[in-house]
Amino acid sequence: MNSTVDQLLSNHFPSLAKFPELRDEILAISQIHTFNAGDVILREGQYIKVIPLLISGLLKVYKEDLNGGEVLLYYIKSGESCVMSITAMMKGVQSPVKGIVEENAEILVVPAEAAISIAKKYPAWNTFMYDLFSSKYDELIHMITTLTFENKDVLVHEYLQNEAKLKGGNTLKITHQKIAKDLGSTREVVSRILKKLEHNGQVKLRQGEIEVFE
Amino acid sequence: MNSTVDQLLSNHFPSLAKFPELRDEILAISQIHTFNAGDVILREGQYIKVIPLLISGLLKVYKEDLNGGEVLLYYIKSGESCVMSITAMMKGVQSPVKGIVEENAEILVVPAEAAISIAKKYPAWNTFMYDLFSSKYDELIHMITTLTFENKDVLVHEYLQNEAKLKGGNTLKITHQKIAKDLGSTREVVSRILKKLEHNGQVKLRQGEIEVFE
DNA sequence: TTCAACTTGTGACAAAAGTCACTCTTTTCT
DNA sequence: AGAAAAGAGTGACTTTTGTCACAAGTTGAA
Repeated sequence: MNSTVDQLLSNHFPSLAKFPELRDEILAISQIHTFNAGDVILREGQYIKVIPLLISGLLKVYKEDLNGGEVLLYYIKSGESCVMSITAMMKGVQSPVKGIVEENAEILVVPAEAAISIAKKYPAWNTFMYDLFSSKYDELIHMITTLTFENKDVLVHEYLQNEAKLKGGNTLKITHQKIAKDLGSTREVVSRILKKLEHNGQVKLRQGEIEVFE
Repeated sequence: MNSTVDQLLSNHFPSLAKFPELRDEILAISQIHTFNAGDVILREGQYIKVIPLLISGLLKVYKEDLNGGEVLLYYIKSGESCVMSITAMMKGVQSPVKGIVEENAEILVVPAEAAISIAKKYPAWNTFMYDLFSSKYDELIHMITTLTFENKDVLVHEYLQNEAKLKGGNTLKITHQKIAKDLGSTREVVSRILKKLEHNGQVKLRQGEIEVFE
């Protein structure tokens, strides 16, 4: 059983698993949990008790707005963890974001205190985190430039391309309403943009699904 | 001379300076440099050779757009460092952002290789970085929610409030053009928004300066 | 199969933001 | 002082985005 977890860690977190002591310590204190699509695994305002290492599946991280809206900030995919959980935990503050399971997920769950002591002992853990922080900064900054310099059609197009890449398939089962919610816009606007993208040959629309090209 | 640097480190980076070995190591390998307002201390595409610890002054970090535009991402103030430099350095990639001196600055400059070895040896260094990363994530996420859910007048108002706070004075010497450039907008739009804010009693406009209330 | 719920389309309009053209004011330099 | 440069104001117009209202297509469960 533990050898299975060992396998999973080696396969999905090689940069952590290649250090035997670090690997053993993680294995000793962590557990695999499984979650289903739709599960909210982290709420805004909640204190961080565990650090998730995502083995399989897909998570989405949102920031909520006062007026009931929310924006998709970034995804967490296999081999990643949640940067906002890490930083909120290290500071002992409440989570400023919400985490939702997008595709059924297996998560290696590391208790917060253990993660803190691991961070102090193993440089490889910190290196892993710096890498992760870096890629999420890049994503957030890219989002800011898109919001600042591009029209919504670019935002929608990039969203669809991301979804296609992360879900491993060019045909997305998704509604216009869901896209609008993830982007903090409205259904009508998204519908019209999608029509435009279809006109440009960038997507093909069908009932309840969208095929993304290129 | 070195005792002066010691003082500066203790005063502005207490969380690093309180560990004698770490403090001594930083002092041994770093140097104080001074820069003037307007100096570009980091360009996009440049490799990171040093990590800056800001003693005094103020920096602005921008992301450039293809079409000549740029957006202000965040400030670096006394007691902080540049998160994008850290992460780009750890990964050995080029800087994705530009750093400009906004107010004459004294910077304690730590060579990149030294910073890497320090990160491996001293948990306090990483703790400091995690805290810094956390606050910059918060700022970027706040910017994304503002761009997504608010009109530009909120963006402009928050910009002015930030400037006032960071520059320690409610009267800003700044042109409408400069605000527009920092926000990736245009002069006319900003001028009109400022008029509106003045109408609402949130600012007072004068030639070449803006007084920010509340 | 039939109805209800969900999803999408669309016209008409309003609000927000950007663009263009031009004026006027203030500052700075000689 | 006088001219040039920089900064700011503003009307008119376009594009983009959001809002409202309602029609129509699709799907799934009773």
